Amino acid sequence: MSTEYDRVVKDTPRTSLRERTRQAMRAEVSAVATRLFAEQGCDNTTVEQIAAEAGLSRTTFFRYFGTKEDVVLTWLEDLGPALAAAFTERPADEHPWTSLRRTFDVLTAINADNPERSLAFLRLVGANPTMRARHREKQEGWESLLVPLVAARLPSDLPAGHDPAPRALVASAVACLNAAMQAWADGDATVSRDTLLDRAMRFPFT
Amino acid sequence: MSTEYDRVVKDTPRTSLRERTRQAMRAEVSAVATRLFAEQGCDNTTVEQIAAEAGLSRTTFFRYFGTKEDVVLTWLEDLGPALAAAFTERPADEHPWTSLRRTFDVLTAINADNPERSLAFLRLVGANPTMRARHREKQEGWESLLVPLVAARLPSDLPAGHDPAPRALVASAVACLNAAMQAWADGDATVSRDTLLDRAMRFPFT
DNA sequence: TTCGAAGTGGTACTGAGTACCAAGTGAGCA
DNA sequence: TGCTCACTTGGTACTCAGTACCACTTCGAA
Repeated sequence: MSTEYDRVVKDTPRTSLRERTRQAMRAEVSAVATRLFAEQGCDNTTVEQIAAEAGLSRTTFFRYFGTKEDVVLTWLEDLGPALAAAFTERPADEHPWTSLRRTFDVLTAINADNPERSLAFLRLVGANPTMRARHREKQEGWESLLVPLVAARLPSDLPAGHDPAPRALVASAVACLNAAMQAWADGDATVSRDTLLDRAMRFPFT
Repeated sequence: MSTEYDRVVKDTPRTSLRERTRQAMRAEVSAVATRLFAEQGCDNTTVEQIAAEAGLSRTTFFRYFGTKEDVVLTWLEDLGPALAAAFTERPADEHPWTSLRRTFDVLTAINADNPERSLAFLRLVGANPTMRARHREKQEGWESLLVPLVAARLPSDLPAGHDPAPRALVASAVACLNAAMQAWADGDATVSRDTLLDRAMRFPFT
């Protein structure tokens, strides 16, 4: 008789193994697709082609990635929780805007670790409207995680969830982040990511 | 011999007539589609169905609207130039953030004129990720018109177009606008659109 | 009346994404 | 070694958005 206990005990190690191979597969397919997108454009690349080059079937491709764009966007997929964690570690009496600025250090650190990949990412997202739209959807997910944390720090006389201020604050911060990243990708690297982000987020206080 | 002069003189009145019928057709199809979307959801409504109910063919539908979502988003399609015009009319020594807040009065006025339609619009955009993505694309168009105007008012020591601040400012303002509109659509109308927008855009100065 | 430009509908196509089914694979067990 | 079962994979077929092309109609101008 199979019990919940059995399932957990026996499956946990196996699932973990499978998960590792799954992640490896995702990484490889993602690399192939990113190269193809950069070479010939997202719109001129079909899922069929990606699957063929990566050595799997179209069907299996869609088991790994929900959409064609996800194959690139998977990179920053689980950034939301990381950002939320970084935010909660900021001092409670710090201005939320400053905390958000420091929270984004997580992202700039990732970018600094893989400058070439992050540049390729930004160029792809910047060049393709569909890609940018999907990226914005992911970012809305980040925002939803941050909004309640900001709301807890922002006093309001409106009932919880009815004050637009927390969402406005978070969404604005992300908008500044995007403006800075775009400027960095478009620029000639004479100005650092951090400086650009500082400039983008400085405006409310000037 | 047909000259450029002939073409302009002769075509202008006819184009204007055609344009009027075209606008009427667009309005009617848009109304039908909006009703269907509200009744059964965007994803459960096919272009075929919209075309059938509106009395035109699928082919012609796509001659009027580039995408299925455009049939709803056409409402605010030409808002960008109106916003840009409103911004330029603000005093040059006013803080750009304040000017942007006042620029959005154009939008709240439109909403006040058609409260039921704007509410339907906001609910549709809020409920459907694809719709929201397309709407954001349109808004990026607005932003592109406003960015140079803001940049002209914002002193910068960086070469033109390389400073992320103007885009950050404009994109943040639009983000605040969206947060306020969402809060208004979600709320019980006890707080006015203008008050919500004020609260959403007040944060940088608090 | 004729001509030409523009609008319309039909057909066929590509490509993303989904549903379903059959075959392969691999670990655990007798 | 052979069996079983869960999981993965690939193939086929489908829906639907969006595009391209073609034939037909319409309507204003000469």
